[in-house]
Amino acid sequence: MIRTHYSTQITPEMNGSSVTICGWAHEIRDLGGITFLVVRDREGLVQVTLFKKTIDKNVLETVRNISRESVVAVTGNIKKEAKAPNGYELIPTKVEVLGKAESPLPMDTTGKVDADLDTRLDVRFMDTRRPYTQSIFRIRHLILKSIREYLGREGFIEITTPKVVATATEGGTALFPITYFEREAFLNQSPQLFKQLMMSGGLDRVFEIGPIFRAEEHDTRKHLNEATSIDIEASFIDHEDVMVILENLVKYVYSNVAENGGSYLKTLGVELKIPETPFKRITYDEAIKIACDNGEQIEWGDDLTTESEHSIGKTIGEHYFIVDWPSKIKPFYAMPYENKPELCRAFDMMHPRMELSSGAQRVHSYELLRSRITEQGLNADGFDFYLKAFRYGMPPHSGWGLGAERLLMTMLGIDNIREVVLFPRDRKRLSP
RNA sequence: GUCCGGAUAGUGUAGCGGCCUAUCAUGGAGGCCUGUCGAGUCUCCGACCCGGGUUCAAAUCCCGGUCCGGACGCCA
Repeated sequence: MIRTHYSTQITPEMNGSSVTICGWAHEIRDLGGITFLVVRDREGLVQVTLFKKTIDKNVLETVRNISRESVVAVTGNIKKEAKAPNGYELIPTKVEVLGKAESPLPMDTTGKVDADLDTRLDVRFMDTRRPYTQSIFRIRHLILKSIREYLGREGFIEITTPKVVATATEGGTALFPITYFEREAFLNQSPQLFKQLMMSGGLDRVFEIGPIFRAEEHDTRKHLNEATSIDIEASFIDHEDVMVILENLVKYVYSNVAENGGSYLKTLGVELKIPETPFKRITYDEAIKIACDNGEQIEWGDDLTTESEHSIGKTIGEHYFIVDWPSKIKPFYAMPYENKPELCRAFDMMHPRMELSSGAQRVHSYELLRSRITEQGLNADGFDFYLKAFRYGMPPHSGWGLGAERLLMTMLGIDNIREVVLFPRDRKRLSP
């Protein structure tokens, strides 16, 4: 290993000891008699100081020829120095250029000149060198890590389901067709059917964090053609129970980020407000009424328009659930109420800005499921692999899917979903 | 897909018929400078998206294309 210390592992008290730091040449400031090389690694910055009078000529020459953003390894001695940032500087004995950077750079990494998101996405490898961008992905990591912790503690087993599937079964959203040897196949739009199979499969509580693909030609700041879905499915519990799991999960994730991501939040200028549980529940009827009262053009039976979603969100002002949806605008596997089958045991979990999650208690009766599929205009034959599991002992079960990118962007107050994906896939962007 | 706005050095911008040999910042090259920390300072370098049109004259106006941003639509 070349590195002995990250920048943040060095303290002024280490005065006199020798270390090797590795990173990118953030800036070189040559003042004539004294030259400063600022090296940036994942954690922070280190000032390397060269005095013309005492430094080895070759070392000075090397440093003066380093281009910005080149990768360097610097070995030297820590010197406690009040005039230096962080109270210390590194007096080099050896400076190596491990990866030279060409010039000019495709974007500024120092924060002096902002680049457009489009420019940044074209050179994401350089954009992620910036503390701002890196903080987003460090928080994304914290979120996913805390979700695994939380669900693990709640008895959920992490599973992985196929992303290449045989048929465009669920209807609705468009799928990406692909070639699978001599057959046509599709990229999976959701792990829905597979996680349900595992309820019949006896795993009782499962979750998956994985990619989903949707071939919709949407062009908005909250849609992606490849997104990350956080999905759970659990047996012997109803939609109310999984709503409690969901709101507690969101609260846990926020608390966890607040606790462990303070420096990243600060870099992003975010003051995190931890949502209070339980989240407010409003029925679909109430949601429509709020939208209408706010002057929106929407009728009972419609899915929420973008404007209604914003309008209701503004009225509520915090995370909330919309429950008791019309059965006909929810998928076939949502369980209708026994005494009022036009409504179903489905819910959406909303942030004031957008929908974050939707879920339901599922239909677990084979006959009902089959007729629901047909009612929604789908061909039940394509669902054989799925329906079969309902014929040999399927427990009652419920679950939800939560959009990871939406959770992250609403948490951080980021406007464009592309900002929170390393390499976003949208209508126009397929590379990098 | 519809509507609106936009595209100027590597990056981010000003200019919106002649004053453009195109502004400013950042950057790059080369000087000066022993405490910089968005260093300072001097000199130089580097751009009007593509195609067509209008005009004596186009970065600027018009048409088409491509791409970008926003709103909406689409989105089990």
